[in-house]
Amino acid sequence: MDESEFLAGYDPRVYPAVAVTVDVVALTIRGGGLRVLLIRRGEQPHAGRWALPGGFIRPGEDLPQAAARELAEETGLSGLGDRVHIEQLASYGTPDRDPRMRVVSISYLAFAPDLPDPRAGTDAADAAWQPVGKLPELAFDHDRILAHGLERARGKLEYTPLATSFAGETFTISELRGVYETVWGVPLHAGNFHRKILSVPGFVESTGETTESGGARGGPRAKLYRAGDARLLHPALLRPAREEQIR
Amino acid sequence: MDESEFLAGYDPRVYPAVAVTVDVVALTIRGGGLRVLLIRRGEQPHAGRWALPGGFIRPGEDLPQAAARELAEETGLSGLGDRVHIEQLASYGTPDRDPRMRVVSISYLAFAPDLPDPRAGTDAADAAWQPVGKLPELAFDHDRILAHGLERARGKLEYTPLATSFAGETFTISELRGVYETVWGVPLHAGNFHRKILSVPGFVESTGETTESGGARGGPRAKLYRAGDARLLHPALLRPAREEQIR
DNA sequence: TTTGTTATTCTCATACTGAGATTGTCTCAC
DNA sequence: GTGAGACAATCTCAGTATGAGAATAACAAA
Repeated sequence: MDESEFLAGYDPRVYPAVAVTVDVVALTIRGGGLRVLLIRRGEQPHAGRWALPGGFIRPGEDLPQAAARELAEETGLSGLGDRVHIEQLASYGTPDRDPRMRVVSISYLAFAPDLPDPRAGTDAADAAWQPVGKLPELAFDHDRILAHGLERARGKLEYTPLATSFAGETFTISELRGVYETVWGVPLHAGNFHRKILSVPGFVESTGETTESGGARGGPRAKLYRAGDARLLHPALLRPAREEQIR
Repeated sequence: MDESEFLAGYDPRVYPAVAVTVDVVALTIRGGGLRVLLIRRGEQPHAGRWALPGGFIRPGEDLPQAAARELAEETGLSGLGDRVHIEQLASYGTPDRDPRMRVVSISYLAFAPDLPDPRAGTDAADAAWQPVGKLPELAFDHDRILAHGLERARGKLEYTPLATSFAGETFTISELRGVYETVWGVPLHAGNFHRKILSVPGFVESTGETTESGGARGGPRAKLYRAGDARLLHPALLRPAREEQIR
């Protein structure tokens, strides 16, 4: 049965309605760690549990638009458009993923620099940037969605300049290294990282400026860079190979 | 507004229904070129136009299950499970992508070895493996979905052993090189490719056999291999860098 | 038998990576 | 102030990977 035939014979009374939502995995780096934007549910099911921000798509609203709206609503911040990178992650539609009805969720992945604390939306009990890692179990299948988002983020850092989305307008090579170390969860060789970043065409460009002072615990002033015009890193910046991933 | 709150107040008479479909980009290599499985629509809209196989998800049916079902129905073949790799591609939900109603489509990408000709399903006017490239304009936004699938396929060949999904149970290094050349659309250096394939752990394993005879136009018998147990290629097999992709 | 094709293996120059060391600037504690 | 430690930036060197070309040998077809 193809799409047109189904729709021609579709009777909403025969097939139960399907709800479509967007859920957003918004990641940032804060307090030295990777954090995800979560809201605490105020109502059943899973009342009191933390969940990814998300909600029903509205008529006439495109999917990325719905994701951006949910993110803006939940952070209580507007005008994020040019500071936050957002992309589609995956869709989840297991029949019983929501106990009330059939819900298909399109998830989006967002990379944000350190933003102000979110204000809980009108409906959520709370909202916060929570450190990933020792998180409580999330509502619905949001654990799985978050895990998927984290893995995607780790991979994207390898071959795209998205790490700069976690940094401010200008940044030092060390700060950029901190992004990689935080997201990948591994320490990197400072010298080799420095060489690599500067050798990839279009990754970063120099501002000609340096930091105002040295690091908190010493060291010279670092040169400042801004994101370059590359959309792909070539050659890519590969994570240390993990044998268990390969087989 | 979060998911639960919306759903609690959701009234189907206020918001128009959303239909959820799956569409499948099934790729194979045939006649020396890359081909995609298309069906010809028998009904309006876009009657007579070629489109990706797909259809409405059924109650109680998971998304990958729906995609596999549609693929099996449209090819008229069963028991493809172990020969066809299938994975989620992306979702499309632009409000007016279907003129009749709001339709959100979850697309899936399938990699198949050379299969028998498809039989048109009960509803489609025709079904065929069509060479990608000089295709007519497809129905709906299926051009965009196909383009996305092709790009994903090209990328996946770099860091996963999926090329073996286009080959038979056993294959020669040259056949595998043919897969890469066909999907990437570039000629590869035979010697370097050979060295690379054998040096990536777990990509292929020898069967100890050779082909029955040399190639059609001469050459020695080639050793036969089967897919190995690697899930990721390390180091990856990178396409020749295309400058325009980077910026 | 000869010619051309192809599988497989080598060679060699270049590029990239991981590990470690060096140099010089800066902050902090004393 | 002075000394100790931290850190940015650069360099060295060995090991590994890649691109280009060539050599060798097995086979099909004329």
